[in-house]
Order: sequence, then C-alpha cells, then structure tokens
Amino acid sequence: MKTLIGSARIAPVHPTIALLQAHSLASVAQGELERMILSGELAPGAKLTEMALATRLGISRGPLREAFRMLEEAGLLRTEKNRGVFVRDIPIDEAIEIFDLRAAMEELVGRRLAEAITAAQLKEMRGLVDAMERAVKAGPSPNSARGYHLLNLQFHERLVEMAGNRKLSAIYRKLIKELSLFRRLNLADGWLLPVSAGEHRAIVKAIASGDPEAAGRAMFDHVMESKARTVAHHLHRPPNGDASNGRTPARQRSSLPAA
Amino acid sequence: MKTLIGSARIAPVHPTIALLQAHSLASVAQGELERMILSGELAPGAKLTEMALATRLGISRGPLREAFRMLEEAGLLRTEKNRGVFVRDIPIDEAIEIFDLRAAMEELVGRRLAEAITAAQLKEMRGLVDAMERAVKAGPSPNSARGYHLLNLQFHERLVEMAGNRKLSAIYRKLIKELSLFRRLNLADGWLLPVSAGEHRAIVKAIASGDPEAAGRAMFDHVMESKARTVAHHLHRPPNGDASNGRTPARQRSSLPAA
DNA sequence: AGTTTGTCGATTGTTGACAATCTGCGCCAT
DNA sequence: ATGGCGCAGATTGTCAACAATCGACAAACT
Repeated sequence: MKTLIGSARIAPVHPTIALLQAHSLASVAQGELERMILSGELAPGAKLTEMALATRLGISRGPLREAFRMLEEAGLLRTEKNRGVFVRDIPIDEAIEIFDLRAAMEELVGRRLAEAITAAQLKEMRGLVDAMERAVKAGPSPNSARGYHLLNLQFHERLVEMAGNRKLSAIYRKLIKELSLFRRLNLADGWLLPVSAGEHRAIVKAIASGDPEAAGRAMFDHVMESKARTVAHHLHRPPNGDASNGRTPARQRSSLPAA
Repeated sequence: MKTLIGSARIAPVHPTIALLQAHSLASVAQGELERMILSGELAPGAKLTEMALATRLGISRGPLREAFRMLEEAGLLRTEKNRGVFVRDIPIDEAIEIFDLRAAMEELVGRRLAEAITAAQLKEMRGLVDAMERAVKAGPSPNSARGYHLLNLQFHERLVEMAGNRKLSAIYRKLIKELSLFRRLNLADGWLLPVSAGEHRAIVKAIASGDPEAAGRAMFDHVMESKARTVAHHLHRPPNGDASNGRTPARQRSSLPAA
C-alpha cells in the first residue's frame, strides 16, 4: 500500500515476486495494524505491547517498531516513552478541527468538480446517492445504517478523488482515518440519515449545474452540518466507559506538535 | 519536537532531565535529519546510507531506521526497498497540488481571522508586513531576498496559527516542509517581491475590515498568485543539474499513495 | 563485438540479546 | 489504617551480529 516499484526497474511478472519485492516486514505490519485499528479490533486507548504483537504477527520487534513510527506519524498511534504505544483516542475538540478542515477541503473539491465534471462521473455519483437513499428507505435497522455509513464514506472519497489532486486525496484519507478513532462518530448519524441523504442530492445537483461557488458551498455546508450533528450527538450522551484494555494509560494531551 | 510528557507525569524540574525523559534516540535523529534536510545540508535526491549516518549521529542503525520511517511518512524521505532511502524531490505537478491545497486552507484561515481578530494580532501582522517592506526597499540583494523569504514564511505560519485550528496548523507546516523540497522555489520570488508584499498588505487590510469572504478571497488569491509566479519561474529555466550525490537513484515516480 | 552468467563487495532487512526504565506488590514505620 | 520504600517482574530502548538482496565487474560463451 505504500512502497511501490521504482519506474526504472522492470515490473515483475509473477505477482508473488512483486509482493516480496515491494513489501518489507515493516510495511506489512503497518498495513495489518492499520486494518486492525480501523476495524475496531484494536480500540482507541488500547495498549500495544511490542513482544505480544510481534509474536502474533510472526515478526520480530524491529520491523514492528518501524511500523509503530509510521502509524504514529499518521496520527493513529501515540507513544509514551518507556511506557508503550497506544491506539490514539481523538478528543471532541480535535474532531471538530478535523471537520472544519474537511469542510475547507471539500469546498475546494466542489469548486473543481463543478468546473470539469464529466457525464460518467455524474452517473457514478448519482449511483452512490441512489444506493444511499435505498438504504434510508430500508428503514432504521442497524444493518442499513452500517451500509449507509460505508456508502457515505465512499461517496465523499470518490468525489475527493475526482477533483484530481492527489495530495488532497492523501490528506483527506488521513483525516478520515483519524476521525474514525473518534468513538462517538460511528453510530452518531443513526436517525438523521434522510437529512444527510438530501444534502447529498443537493451536492450532486450543484456540481451538475456547473456553478463552482454553489457546489463549493453545498459541500462546505454539508460537512459543517455533519459536524453539528456529530457534536450534538456527543453532547447528548456525555462521557463514556473506558477502552477495552483494563490498564488506564496516562490521560492523553492534545498531542499535536507544539508551536 | 514530537513526543512530550504525559500530563499525568510530573514535569521534571531540571531541563536536561526533561530532555532525556522526552526524547528517544529515534526522535532526536528525526529532528536532526529534518533540520539537515530543510537546511539543504541534505539535498533532494541525496542518498542516506544507514551505517554512515548512524556513525555520524553517534547512534546505531535501529533508531535511525525508525527516524527514517517517520520522515518517510512525513513526506520528506522516500524508500526503495533493498536500495536505500533518499531525500525526496518534489516534482512540479506535486508542488502545484500543494499550492492549491494551501490556497483552500489559507482561505479558511482568512475567514476565521476576519471573524475574530484581536488588536494585538493585527499589530503583530502589521509588524511582519512592515519588516517585509523594509526588506524590499533594501534593494534586490541576495541577503535581503533571503530575509524576505523567512519573513514571508513566518507571516503565513503565524496567520495560520492565529486561526486556532491545531490540526490545520500541523498539516500546513507539513505542506510547507514538503514544498521546501521543490528546488526551484527558494530563489523563485527574487524580483517580484514588491508584488508579493503588496498582496500581504491587502490581506491584512481585508482581515482588519472584518469581512470573512473578502479576507478568505485575499488569502486564496495570494497563494494562487504565488503558485503562478513559481510555475512561471519554473518554466523559464527548464530542467536542472543533478543532485549532490554522484550516484543516480532510480527515477522517482509520483510516490503518492495509490487509489 | 555483444551478450550472458558467475562472483564479489557493499548495503539493507531482520533477528536476538543486553541494558535501562517503569509498574505492581509486599513490607515496614508512623 | 496509611503512606513511603524497595524489590521483583515485565516492558521498552538500544545495540551488534546474521542473513538476504542488490549493483558492478569480469569471465565465458555465441
């Protein structure tokens, strides 16, 4: 998922050879850890002990520590010297900051898309919106809510990618991953799906109209609404039970680089 | 610069003790490497040999490799498996993408600042603009150009920080660091300083007026103008001589995460 | 002459061991 | 009873050695 083959080298024909050439143990550990974190298998706040994880992944501590440093820089882990690494827990104020950033970025996306959208792209977008509306009509079941959530993520990610700015896409994905560590998010938008779905239609419409400012505003507003819904839901059921692990790590400070 | 003290632990009184408690060898190596890269001591394209660097820094290869992974994730290094790590060279199209992103982010900054600027902050901004104008009037010497460049970086960074979004600040700094690896940038704005300086005055004025849209537009436009100047300068003197190192590494592909 | 194959030195990828530090628990004194 | 003290046990930080891979040069073959 990360280290590819230099363009000067000949692309290997045999797929299994290509895999060996491209992946170091550290990179596969990174991918596997990221999968475990994003799937919730490793919950926010959980402690990752090097020896245990290394044994479980069948590698030694060296490459695992390199994977730790990558995921730390990616914002998914947090390290306390001589104490261990923990899955990061995104506090509410950081989640808000991420929403604000996303809003600015998606506004840019909206403008770009309105300027240069193709018929095929519009069709794809409408397909996703249709699927979401079907999930909404399926009624408020935990299953359709999960399906809607996944479609929603896909919708936004595809739009961002269509804007054609790879740096933007990379940072957007990074932000989404961090946001998924904000616990209260996943089930937050349970009963307000119809509203969100309607906003998606409005976004597609604005893009199709070819008006950059309108499309940008539609996406900006949508993200800010999403933020408002999430925050409201958060304030509704206040704190929370502890993380999976019994041990209580030292409370996490904002952990963003200092000024 | 990264790993601080957990809030649950007592802040050490003796500064030397604090340093030892907070910094692992990997984090120190990261900071030192970053300094060497940003200062140009390690030029884009240069190969970093583990053994040589480890000896030079007085550490072993383990922590150094961890530092490599951090800087790789930060976008400053690039790793080719079984071949080594190299200082990344930002291609023109990626630089353009970064400018576009910056524009969207700084537009958000402009809006926020116009909404909630304080007198003290305005004073600080004007101070920086004044200093830049003095540097311009000092005439086109390589010395004043460098001073202007530093003031310009500081001006933008301070504005971003004043917006009060730590996530935004962190990503902004990351983008600026990557942009500094775009070779043609540093000396690009040599003779157009007066224009840039004028735009800065306009930005401060728009922020002081309290009009979010105007301030956002002023900052957005300024970044896009800066992009245009950089691109124009790049097209003017086409390719370039090779990096410092004699060896020619495999040509770098875009190296952004694949879809 | 040009191409291919074998070998060598150098560098990276990985591992296991050692040293330093932290956490938890029992003990003792107050 | 409560609070400090110190000793294990466990865990992390660091290092040095081993194994695997790569690039280059030279020899052999067509």
